[in-house]
Amino acid sequence: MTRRPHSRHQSRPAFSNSHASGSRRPFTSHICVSSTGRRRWSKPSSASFRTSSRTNRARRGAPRASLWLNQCEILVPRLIAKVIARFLPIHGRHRIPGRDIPAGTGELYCNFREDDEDSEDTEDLARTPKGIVLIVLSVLSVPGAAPRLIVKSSSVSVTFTGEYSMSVRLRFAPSPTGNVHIGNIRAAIFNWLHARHCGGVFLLRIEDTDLERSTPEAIRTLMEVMDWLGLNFDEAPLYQTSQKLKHIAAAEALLAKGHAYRHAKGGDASGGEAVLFRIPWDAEQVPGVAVAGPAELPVHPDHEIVIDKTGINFAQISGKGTPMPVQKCLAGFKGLEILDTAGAILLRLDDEMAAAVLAGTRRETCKGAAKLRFTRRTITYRDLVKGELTKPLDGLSDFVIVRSDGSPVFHLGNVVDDVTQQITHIVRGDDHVENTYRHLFLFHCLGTTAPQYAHLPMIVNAQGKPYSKRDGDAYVGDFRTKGFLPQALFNYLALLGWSPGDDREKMTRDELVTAFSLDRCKSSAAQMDLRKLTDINGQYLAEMPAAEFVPLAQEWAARQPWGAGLDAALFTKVAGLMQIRTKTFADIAGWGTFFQELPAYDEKACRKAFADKPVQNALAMLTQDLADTPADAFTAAAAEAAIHGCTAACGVQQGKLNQPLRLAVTGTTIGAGIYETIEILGKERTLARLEFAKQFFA
RNA sequence: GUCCCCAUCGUCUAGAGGCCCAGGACACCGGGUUCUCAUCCCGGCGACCGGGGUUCGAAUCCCCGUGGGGACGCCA
Repeated sequence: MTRRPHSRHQSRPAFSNSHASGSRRPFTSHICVSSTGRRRWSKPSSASFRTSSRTNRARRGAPRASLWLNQCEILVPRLIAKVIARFLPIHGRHRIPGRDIPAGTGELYCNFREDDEDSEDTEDLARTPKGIVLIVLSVLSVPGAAPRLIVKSSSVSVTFTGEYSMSVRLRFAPSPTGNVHIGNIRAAIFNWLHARHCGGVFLLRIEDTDLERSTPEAIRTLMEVMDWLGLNFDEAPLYQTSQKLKHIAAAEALLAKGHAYRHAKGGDASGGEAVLFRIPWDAEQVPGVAVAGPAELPVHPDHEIVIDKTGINFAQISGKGTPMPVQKCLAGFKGLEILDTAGAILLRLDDEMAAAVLAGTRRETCKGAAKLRFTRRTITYRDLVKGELTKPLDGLSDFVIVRSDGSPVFHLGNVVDDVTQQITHIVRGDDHVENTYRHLFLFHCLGTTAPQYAHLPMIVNAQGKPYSKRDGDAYVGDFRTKGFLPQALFNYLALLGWSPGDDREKMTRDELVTAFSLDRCKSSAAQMDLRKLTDINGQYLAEMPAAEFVPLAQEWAARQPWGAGLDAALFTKVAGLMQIRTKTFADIAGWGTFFQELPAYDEKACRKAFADKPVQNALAMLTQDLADTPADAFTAAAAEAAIHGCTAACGVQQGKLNQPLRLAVTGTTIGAGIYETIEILGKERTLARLEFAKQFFA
């Protein structure tokens, strides 16, 4: 399949840092891969960054698969990794799920060759933006082992180990309490984009467990908004309340396996017991958990330390030196030794004692402790957006999964539903990062592997603060009522915290899907900018075919005070004139001047514009000329001729007359071409307005 | 308070140690095209949070500050 011998490539040194081992000459091109300097890679055009039909043909015979790079363990220089990450998505649409690949056989993948002057099929090559040519040699699929992708770049041979892109499943899981927030819908968009990019599945889950605040009305609004933005989902929405039995069953299973326990936490008034999930004592079983080493924590001696099945309770020392009690999971304190002020060991928690404590048969207390000494363990996961994130277990506590009234808590429901819906990727706001550590344990104790996580940065308001209830424009529906197009909002929101890496901004939905990748998401908060949204909206509006624009504009016009029973032909003319000037549909409110008997006049501007005597004369003469024009010949051309006549006769430059004229007939200084405006207004209204305007003559 | 995260023009961003005395877009300002307004074109203004370190070389890597944010519920 790969038709060239590769010995040539293998003889090349790794290009990264190739300059360091060689001469000291500064870079003159952006990437230099040849140690001899014979070949250099020029910046490729985007046109060459594409799969050719030839490539597809060549691939046809072999099963195709691609690597889901985000799941890979990257064993190569970062530069190459990035290059491949950028490159692979281009072929996303040709992917077939990895599970269709027969295991146990080596599979040829594709055949991107190196760019070479003497090549006979140059269209076969695939280049990265950095100008590095990749050759994917093969994918090795071996039972019981992670599949491997063998990739050869221009100068270095690399191997990736990872999973194939099994069919990717994402979900948007809002709780239907009130209006959909702009940050939420952005998360929905990113989920959708990633699902579509991977040819995967996008699901909707309605987390309606908060019965008090969830309303059918809110659910309807949610659906409307999703529909408006084109966020179509692939399976019937899952209502979380319908899953309650499953949640409870999961809690029972955890209880049975000792991963959870009942406890009347915090002196519950009703006396009922909640179910708490326990961060597992043998945390090493959980992927991502590692021993960080010995650690020490000062504690306040006045606070008695209590160790029981709910974990450990001790007091940290505040800045003022007062005790600050905290409750932490026992798993955070493996090998715990409690020391007094003199450094003598007051209590040592060995595995045997821990087992008894966790079983609930033993409870330890300790007074006068000054220091906790223990083996710190941490849990780490690789966030697709934020990179590696780590949390020490001693910062974690056991948490409630079923309330004392028997209802499941968010953490449980959310995780169980993700298992039910076979979610592979969770894309959500970064206010959930802390939850992720807990959920990782839950997934494991529920007997499944956790999905991939991607935490998106927040969107903040114009003050740089998180959106709050006071921010009127934080709701998606508001953008609709403010006259924004769904595709413009979609486009703009996609650009908030993400960019394609080049200068493109106005992108179609398809372009966004193709270009999208989670690893290009930023990890810092983004501020919403209405002006930019407005600009993008204006671009969409301007490029819209008239046949599409007019009916939409008509809907908006109909809501105006002057909007009843508008003449369709007249409206189409006005729309034709105004479309390019329209930034949002809300601007249509200003079209009233074309449909009203008399518009509102900007009196101040009028007085100023009409101050000149020659202008007044010209306007008067023009009024007369237009009055003499037959109504059936009252065209833009006629208006133009009349205006020219007056300017010549009165010695007023046309540039000096147009603005006063516009004010006289429309009442404002902004608007469409004056000739067309006069034609659209018609003889009667034009004359009436010119008469009316005379009152502003000084 | 504890833990975690983040930091480039006013705003959204590009940036993966030399393509960068930092590029694009919005906004703003000026000029041109146009009968006016708008569009369009050209130009201008405008940023690497601070301090150390590593390096021949730092926006980029490391450390310390500072600032901002998040999480610490029988909310989701």
